[in-house]
This record gives sequence, structure tokens and C-alpha cells, in this order.
Amino acid sequence: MPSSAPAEVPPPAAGSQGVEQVAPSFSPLYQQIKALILRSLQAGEWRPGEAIPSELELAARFKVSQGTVRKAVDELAADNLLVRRQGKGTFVATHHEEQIQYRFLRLEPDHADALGGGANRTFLDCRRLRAPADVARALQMKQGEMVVEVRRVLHFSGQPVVLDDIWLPGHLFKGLTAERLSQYRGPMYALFESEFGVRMIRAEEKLRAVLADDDVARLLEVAPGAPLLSVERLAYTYGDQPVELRKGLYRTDRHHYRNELN
Amino acid sequence: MPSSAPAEVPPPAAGSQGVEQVAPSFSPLYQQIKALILRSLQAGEWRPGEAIPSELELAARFKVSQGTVRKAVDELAADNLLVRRQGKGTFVATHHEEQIQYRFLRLEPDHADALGGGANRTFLDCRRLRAPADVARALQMKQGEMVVEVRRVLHFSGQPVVLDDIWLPGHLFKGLTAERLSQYRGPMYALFESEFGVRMIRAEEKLRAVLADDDVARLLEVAPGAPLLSVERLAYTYGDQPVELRKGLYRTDRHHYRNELN
DNA sequence: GAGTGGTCTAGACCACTCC
DNA sequence: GAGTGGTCTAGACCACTCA
Repeated sequence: MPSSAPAEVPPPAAGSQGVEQVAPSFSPLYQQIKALILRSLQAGEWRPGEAIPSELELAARFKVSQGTVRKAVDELAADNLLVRRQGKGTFVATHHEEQIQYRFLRLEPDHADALGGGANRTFLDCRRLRAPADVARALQMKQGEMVVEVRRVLHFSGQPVVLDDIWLPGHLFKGLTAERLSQYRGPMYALFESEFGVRMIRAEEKLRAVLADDDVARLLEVAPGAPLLSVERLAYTYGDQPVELRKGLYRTDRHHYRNELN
Repeated sequence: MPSSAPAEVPPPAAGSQGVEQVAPSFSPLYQQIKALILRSLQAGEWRPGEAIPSELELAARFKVSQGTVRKAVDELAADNLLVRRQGKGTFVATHHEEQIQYRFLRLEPDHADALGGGANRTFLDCRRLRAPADVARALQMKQGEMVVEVRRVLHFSGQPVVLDDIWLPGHLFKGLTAERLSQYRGPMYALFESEFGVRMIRAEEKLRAVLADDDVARLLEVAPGAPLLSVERLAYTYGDQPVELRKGLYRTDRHHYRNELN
């Protein structure tokens, strides 16, 4: 966004400050630094899991003080784009090496004793098709462009709990097949990150209560007409670009969706 | 709550740092300052909506630098306990003068055109009774202690959408009646704050999909067996003390529960 | 113009990690 | 011991608010 000049910031001049970009409105130096680091992340200058340069190096590169870099990095870490590790460095966040299996899944068992040990995934389908109108709209694609459609079921403690229908832009996920998905160990978003270079960084969900139709009832092993939690998720990568639409149906007889309000 | 000693911190000594409280493990100075400010908030030294002392005053009072106070205040502002206003001061957060009517309500209309203008509240019931087991457990009270039970319906655009059953510790809400609730203009939490000195600062929700029983169906004007979003909320005041249990049932045919994941 | 929070700098020392 | 992020200080100037 900022200048046309190389990824550098105008010199702070004597009494510091005095940064005047060309067109846009003023913004604090640390916000500009944040934007520059963000640009490097998006461009893949440092890959997920790798360390970025130290604060002192970044300060030298951008010709600002360490404190200013620190504030920029603090915000990026708060956004879960970077991870700070004292004594080691600052790292690009990754869906690999994550403590929790499912980064965005807010479902948890009603009773902790129900071991959350393993979720088994079953991929029922993975095909390419022309985007239906609502999918195209959500993913900001043209209607009729190719998308990948995936259907899967998650089992907890042997019970089917989640049925997900997932749509991904076809041009970003060229070699994606049911086989690749089935064979992969670890979070789906980790696969997307390392195999397709698409990193999910935030998401929005819309929740509703719905009734199971016959198809869904069979797959989730509930009676037709049973209540299900409908979770429509739109996930974004860098630059607020939507790259995944997911319509999930959750059984909530032994689990619940947990949310914290602040 | 303040300590036996005046609310002050040991002097930083020459090379700064060197703060050693008696028993607990070490923690950064700004965390200790944060805890002291929190204590003052809880004790009501400054009331909701009022300004707290300026950063320089606080720095003098706690015998630390302005930067350290700033970091403490930054975190309290991030937690929505304080509100910073440039040029004016830092203020204790309040449920009055809030832009949005419902601080914790995540429900929004499917189509923005559906005017969110006004939500009409109808209070169906407000009585005192001995806490049922589950309510007592959630509110960390003894079973059989008195609680206030409130039932209300929210209407949006003339349609009933939310049915809430609310339980509050009786000893904290002595004079609460249906009449007080009905007459009050503004958020319920604002009433709780100014009339009963109980400020809600965060909450946890558990969501499920359920079916409407006959009673509920009548009140929300849906068919018996219609799907409803069940939202169980536990709201906390200072010190992680639970002070409100709320079981809500939401119609989600024209609205949805919105959540952001980061 | 005084007072407030907001930004930026420079330099110090601490805590942790790794060699 | 060198290098990293984490904390703390002191002082400067900026942007905003209000009298």
C-alpha cells in the first residue's frame, strides 16, 4: 500500500517523526513498519515456521528504533501472524506445530472425561465444479469459475459429530484430491499452507440452528429432524482475501460450541 | 481489598527492577501495576464512566516511569476495563454510553436492511427462589441460596427472537423487580452497574441446537419442534467471579449468531 | 496554553536459548 | 559468551481537548 519506493521508510529527520507518505492519510511509523512486514509475509520473504530477522536487524533495515519495530511486531503477534519466543527469535506463525489440532474449531465435549484424544476424519468426496452463485459470491469469484468441493465427516470417540462441506478456489488448489487429503497427517490448514501456499489467518462464522434432512441424518447417525448447529465459515488469507467457504453441521448432543466474550 | 500496606510498590532501586514481593513468584513491574489498578477498580476507587488519574499521576503514585504505567493501562484497555481518550484522559469502562445496545449479544439480522433500529423487551417474570442445583453450581453458590430469576423476550422488528432465562445471586440484587427492569431505559447491564454496583466484564457462552417445546414455541411464535439456538452464558465480574447465568433460546430463521476467529 | 494520551528514541539491564 | 526477546527508564515531540 504505502510508497512506490523500495521497501524502506523515509528518514526520521532530526527530531524523529516527520514521516509524510505521498497520498494516503498519516499513520504512525510503527503502523507503516507493520504494513511493510505484512507485505514481506504475504510475499513469502520468510516462510511459515521460519524466523524473521531480529528486532535490531529490522530496526536497521527500516531505519527506526528497536522500540518502534517492537510495537509493530507486538501487534502482528497479537494477530497471530508472528510468534515470539524469548531467547530464540520471532517466527512466522504456521498451522504445523500447533498445539491444538483444529485452529478454528470451537467445538468441545460437554464432559472433559470424554477423551478428546483423536478425531478421525473421513473424506466422502472431493471434486471440481463450477462455482454455484452463493459460493462464488462468498469467495469473491465470478460465477462459473472452478472451485474444489470437499465433503468430510469428523468422528470423536467413534461418534460422527461434524459434517463439513468445503469450497476452495480452483486456481489456488490445483492438485488437491481426496487421496492427498486422506493421506495427510495433521490439520487440513497445514496441508493448504505447505502444499498450496495458502495460509488461513482469520475467519468469520455465522451460526444457526437447523433440522437434519435425511441425507445428513444418515451421515451423522441421528434421526431425521434432529436439531443441528449450522456453522458457516468464511476463512481469509493475507489482504482480507476470502479463500475458503465451509458449511458445517455439528451434532450438539454430547458437544457444544464454546465462545468467549470480552 | 487493598493490602495492609498503602497501595504502593517497593522502590525500583538504582538500576530499576529489583521488585521482590513477599510470597508469590516474580512478575514484571507493569503486571504488578496492572494488578494494583485492577484492585482499585474492584474497590470502586473510581466509578464507571469516571476518569482515572493521568499516567503521570499514576507513575508518581506507584513510583515507576510513565512507560510502565502505560503498558499496564494498555492491557487494561485491551481487556475493555478502561477506555482511553486522547486529550481527555483514561476512563473506567461503563455499560452506559455504549454505542451498541447489547454488549455481549452476537445476534445480527441476516439482511442488513432489516432495521436493527429497536429491540423491544418484554419481562415475563421476575421472582426470588432457592437456587436449583445447576444454577447454584454455575454461580458458585450453595444449593438453596436465594437467586433472582428473570424471564424476558426480545423482539426485533416486531418479531419475537430471543427468550432469556436469567439467574442472579439474590444477595447482590436485593431490590430487583420486574417493574424496575421494565421501566429502565438502556442495557440491563447498565442497570446492574449503577443500581447494584455489579459490573459485567466478560462472559463465556456454550451454544447448542435444540428443539422448541410447546411453552417456548408459543412465546417465540414458532411451531413446536422448530430448531432454536441455545445459548448458555455465564457472565463474570471482577476477580473472575460469576454473577449471572443466562439460558437463551434464539430464533435463527431471520438472524444468525456471528463470531470472529483470529 | 495547559493537560492529556500517542509516538519515537536511546540506552540500560534482565531472562532465556544455544553453542 | 553471544544473541534473542522482555522490561524499564528518561526525555522529547506530536495530536487532541478544553477553557
